[in-house]
Amino acid sequence: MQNLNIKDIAKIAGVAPSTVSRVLNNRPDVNEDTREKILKIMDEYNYIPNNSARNLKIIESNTIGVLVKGIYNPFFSKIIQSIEEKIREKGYSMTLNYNYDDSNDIETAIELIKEKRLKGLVCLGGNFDDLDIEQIQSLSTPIVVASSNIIEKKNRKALSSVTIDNEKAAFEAVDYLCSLGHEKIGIITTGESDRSIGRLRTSGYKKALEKHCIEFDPKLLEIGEYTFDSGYDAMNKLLDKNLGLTALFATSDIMAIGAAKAVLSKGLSVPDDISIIGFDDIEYTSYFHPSLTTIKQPQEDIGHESVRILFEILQEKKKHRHIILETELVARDSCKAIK
Amino acid sequence: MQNLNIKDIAKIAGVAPSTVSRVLNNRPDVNEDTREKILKIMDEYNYIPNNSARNLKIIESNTIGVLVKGIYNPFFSKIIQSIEEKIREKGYSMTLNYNYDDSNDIETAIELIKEKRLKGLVCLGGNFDDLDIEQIQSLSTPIVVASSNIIEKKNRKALSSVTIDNEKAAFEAVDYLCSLGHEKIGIITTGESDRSIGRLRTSGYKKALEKHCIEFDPKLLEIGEYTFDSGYDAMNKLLDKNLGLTALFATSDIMAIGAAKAVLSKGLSVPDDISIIGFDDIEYTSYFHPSLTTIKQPQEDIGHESVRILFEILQEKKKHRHIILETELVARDSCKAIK
DNA sequence: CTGAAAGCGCTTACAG
DNA sequence: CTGAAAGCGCTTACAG
Repeated sequence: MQNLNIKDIAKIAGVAPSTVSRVLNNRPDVNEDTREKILKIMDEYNYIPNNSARNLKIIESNTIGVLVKGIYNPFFSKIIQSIEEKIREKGYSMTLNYNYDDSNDIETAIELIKEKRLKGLVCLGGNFDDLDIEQIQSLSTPIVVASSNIIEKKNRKALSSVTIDNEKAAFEAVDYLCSLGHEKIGIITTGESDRSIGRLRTSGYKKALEKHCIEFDPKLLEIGEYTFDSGYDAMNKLLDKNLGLTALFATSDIMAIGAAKAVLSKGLSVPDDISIIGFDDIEYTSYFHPSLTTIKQPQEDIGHESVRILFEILQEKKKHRHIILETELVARDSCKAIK
Repeated sequence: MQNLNIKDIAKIAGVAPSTVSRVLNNRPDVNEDTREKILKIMDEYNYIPNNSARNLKIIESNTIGVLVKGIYNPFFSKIIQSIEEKIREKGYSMTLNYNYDDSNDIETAIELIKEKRLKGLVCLGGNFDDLDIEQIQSLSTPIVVASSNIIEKKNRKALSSVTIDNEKAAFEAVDYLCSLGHEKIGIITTGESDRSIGRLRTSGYKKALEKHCIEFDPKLLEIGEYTFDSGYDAMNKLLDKNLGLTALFATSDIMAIGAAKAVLSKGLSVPDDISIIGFDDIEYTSYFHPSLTTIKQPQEDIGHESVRILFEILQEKKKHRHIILETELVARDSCKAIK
């Protein structure tokens, strides 16, 4: 009863292992009676094939991998759904893997490709700037990176990417706040560890201020991380400085919600006292009260486009591409014109 | 350059594959010079070992698997963290896998155990009532199920579980509402697909009403699923019935937030017009405004206890156990006494 | 400290 | 439609 393998099943059924393998893989060239008999035995003995053995032997699979950076990120969840949708539509199957924060993304990616003989891989987030181009190319398995920038020029021909223009989107957010008459605009952004995204969004903030002839005041900037309470704490710090803040740009919705809660908890109003704009458009923003104004990243498109590019490379032998999707300012109830 | 394997590396280094394997596995019995040379070659050629081959050959690993039901559930995220913490503390490593909603949980669990030669597995959610005890036992890899009930008596000796008393916890939530003077108490609960949890929580609701001599009115019950908008929609339906509702029990925080948003969107107040109590105590609830009163599931304890039991079985050869953890009503700002 | 050999559980041409 | 044989890329006793 213990850990039967394909040989055991074959013996019990009185056939060769190869025949068992054929029914396992739904091959058409098996006699129906034989198939039924083997199926029945498998069921009766609770036979479960060993995937490692299968992966080892297989030349290529029909599966596309998805490698997600960070164990818990509501922003990625809708992207994953749209990726899965598209992969199924193409008749492939998907395998979802998570990647710890401290792991080397490109190495994990290659490991996964080799282990599961993937046809292609889409990575959500992660750092793909430090890589060996030849290694990637010799793999001949296309990788597309969604929602992370590939900065290194030379790497851009070895990978594809689907991103947004972070600086421009942040610019729009802050420009919107300025156009509403705000001048004392705080920012909660992510710090050092965030290699590019936080920096780009902060830069967009500064450029928008510049456009409106508002001088950047470092006291209005607080560093947070991707959590509610870092947004909450940062907002309290900002408020305690008594700088006459009337608006806030948070570089992620999660932090924006924490910040909004800090404002509301002090008995102040959003947006009457402080206007807040977030970034991402995760589902929670529309259920928060007041509903948060934010920069919508086209989560569904990011997923769909990533898969589309992957299949272009796979099936039409196209080259790696880098596309930038449009964001959109979604005006809800957390921002208000002043004066 | 393409897909080097251990033999290639061995050839390049002028050693036997077994020696390469030894350095790969950090075995002490390798000459330092040899080790360095091989390491350098691996690095230079970007050698990445194939895990399938490794898993196939290995007798047993030092890794504990975690199998999570459903791709995105904020309730599980803190549990996962606490599981990981505990596993690391024990000196084991963890592998995290997600399971689609429509998959057979026990089958996926066994597949995973076999494929990765796991030492143990903890499952978060899922249905483990329909299983072959002998199969599980012959596996001799302990499985502990967290946050799902094992109902079938006979299965309870083949698996461990860590749960809460759903009926009692729901009873307390509604009893609290009653003690605040509420009589017209709506409920948004999960439907058919939810095999046990929704039913138990609904039953707790009914028992609390009974205790307070309030007759159960089916018009006050709406079915939702585990999403914001189903909570939102269900609350609107309830409100539109004009039943004089003064309070609501939602069987998950996600639905409670959706419901609260529906109330607030109508210009009504939580808790002045409608009191709301949720279930789970996910992080969102304290950042919603007003902060939501809810039933706290001890997420950290669920994780820690699951791993503790697993290691008791693994290292002390103890038997499978079923423990029920205490929940706690966390009174925040969404409930109010009336009259 | 190192190598040769067997084998983990499958799949895949090949032959019949 | 079915079987015998080779081999995927590793690890692990065993021998030296």
